[in-house]
Amino acid sequence: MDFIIDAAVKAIKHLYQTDVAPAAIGLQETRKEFEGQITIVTFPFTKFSRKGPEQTGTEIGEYLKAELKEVADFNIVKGFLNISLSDEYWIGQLYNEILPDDFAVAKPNGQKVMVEYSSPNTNKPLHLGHIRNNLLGFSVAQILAAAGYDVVKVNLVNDRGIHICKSMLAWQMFGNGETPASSGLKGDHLVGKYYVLFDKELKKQLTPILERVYEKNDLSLFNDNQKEKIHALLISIDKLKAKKYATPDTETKLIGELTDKISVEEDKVKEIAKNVTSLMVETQQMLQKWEAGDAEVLDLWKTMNSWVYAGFAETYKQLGVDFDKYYYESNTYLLGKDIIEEGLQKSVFFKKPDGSVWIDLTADGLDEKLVLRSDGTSVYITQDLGTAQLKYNDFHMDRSIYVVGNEQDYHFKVLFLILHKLGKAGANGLFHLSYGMVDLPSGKMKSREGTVVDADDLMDEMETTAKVQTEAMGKVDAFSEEDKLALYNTIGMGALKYFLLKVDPKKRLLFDPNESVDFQGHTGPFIQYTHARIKSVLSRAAYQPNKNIEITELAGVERDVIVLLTQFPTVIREAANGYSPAIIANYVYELAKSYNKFYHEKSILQAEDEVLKQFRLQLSASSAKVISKAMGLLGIDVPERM
RNA sequence: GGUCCCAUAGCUCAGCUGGAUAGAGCAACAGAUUUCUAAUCUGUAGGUCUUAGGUUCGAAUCCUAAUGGGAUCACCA
Repeated sequence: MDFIIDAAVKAIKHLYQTDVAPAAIGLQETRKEFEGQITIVTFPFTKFSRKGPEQTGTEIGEYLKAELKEVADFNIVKGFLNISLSDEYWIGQLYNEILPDDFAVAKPNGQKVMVEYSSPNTNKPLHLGHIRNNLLGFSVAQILAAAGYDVVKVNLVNDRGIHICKSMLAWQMFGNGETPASSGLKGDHLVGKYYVLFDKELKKQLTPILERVYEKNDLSLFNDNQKEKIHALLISIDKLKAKKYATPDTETKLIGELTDKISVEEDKVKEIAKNVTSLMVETQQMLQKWEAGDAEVLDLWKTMNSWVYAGFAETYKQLGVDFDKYYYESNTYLLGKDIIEEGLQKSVFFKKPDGSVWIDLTADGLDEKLVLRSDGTSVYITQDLGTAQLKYNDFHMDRSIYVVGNEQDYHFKVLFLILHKLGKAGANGLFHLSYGMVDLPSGKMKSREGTVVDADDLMDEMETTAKVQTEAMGKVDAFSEEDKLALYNTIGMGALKYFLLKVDPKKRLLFDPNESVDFQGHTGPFIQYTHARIKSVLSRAAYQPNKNIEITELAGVERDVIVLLTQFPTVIREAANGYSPAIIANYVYELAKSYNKFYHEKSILQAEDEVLKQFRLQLSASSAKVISKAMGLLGIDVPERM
């Protein structure tokens, strides 16, 4: 549409002797209720035309109509200049732009971008939240590739730490040598089972300790530091409770707030008390052994991790996501200390008397942040500084996207700020693709309370639902068993993926497991169905792509589809710039809807003549191609039949 | 308490860098198939765009504040 903008700039120069920047010409799609396809808002130009918006619009419109052969007509409604481009123009777009194989294939832009996503812990299976992460990451990578970037997909696996030791210890204590083979459980689920078991046992041990604290005021199990903290917490709790009981019942809001505060303080007591359970003490010892390279512990760790990886591989395959490179925290957790040294020399960091290293970010509106413990060991951000450097050294990417949930917004703000202050290469290309949590009707998912929606279970359920729905329609009776299974998978996953990706990433998402994801309306299967429908017509007509057809006039519904098709490259660019699969999802829905309307109003196989029939077949084939491509950017397959 | 994010139809969501009478889907109701796949299409009904100010010719959109919801503020990751 640049040619219209250029012409409009010329028009204003010619008519009003004023230079305006091309960006000042606000082109927008004409609303459905008006005639035309492109609209220019004329209000901004009345300043130098010194005429009313209607007259200004008329003058510009007349200029454009005279100068551009593509402009067939125009009309003015208030300050809006609605331009109708000629059918010849739109038909030309279909033949010259959309139909060729390189439509919407961006030229490589020479930029390399890394997308890091998934980043699982190896102590439990993936859940619904991970699904959102994986689908987002994969889709964003596809979109960036389609926009011309050289994309590297990376998975940073959190394969070490206290949480893995919990699973390991529980397995040692209660596992009796159980393996995925002996139990028939998927590896990640087996390890997750022991993680849950650990927590259960921990709770058992915790109860008597807490009783001693609260009922007998006995703090003898704790060291001095812990005693001090607990003591302070107990006082705080007592105060809050006194305040709560003194509050009249009518003040429900205040009582609620106090109750929340009390439970926060009680949780802190719990956290401290956990550390003196024999279970936690043993877990800590195990972690120390792991870090010291104890052969037996390392062996167990390797074995259990291998179970988990086998399980993850299956889940990833079912999700349809993949990675170009894996990083493991067991290899990277010691990194970053040289960066701390560098930062100290550059005076970006400072050392406290106890030896701990900090950065003061108060001038940037943040807090002081610890970057290295007083005992010289790494914290989370130390590692992340190190891995950021490692990844950059490996790939020298221009941009780096971290797909991580919004609970880590603060962490990434700090991380990026530090890398900036250190003047690190690539620091300007860092971006945290922060997405909202997936909530259940009951609230937040909590693995400890068993309210997580397991990824594997959910995908199976989706497939089953797809099966039930499809069979009820009786359309697949002629399918082979194999084709049926493939179709159920395509539809079930399509419904799930579309459901999760059509929403703006930063918004939190409500997922109701009881109300299975819809298959009608604004859904993946709706779009898949449109594709299958087109393919069916094409195969009936034995359609072959062929040369230009002599056609001069378009029906409204045909033009609408072409207009949408021409927007695809722009939509890809927008989605890439905003890192938003939702933009693609909403676009392809509009396209499918527009096609279905055309399909209903115009017969293809029974078209008035052969030329028109061929034209409509070409329009249909183009629509199918774009639908398939757009869905591919979301990681969703489209079936040939359904 | 500080900081960040979110708030649009009963429900789930669109609404791009300010522009026309705020749009879809689901749910409800009424229709369309002797014709290419009815997982479709057409129509009816449903709104104080959380509230109050401000900027502007013009605000769902930008600014400020309030309210509600969420996240975060560990020598955890």
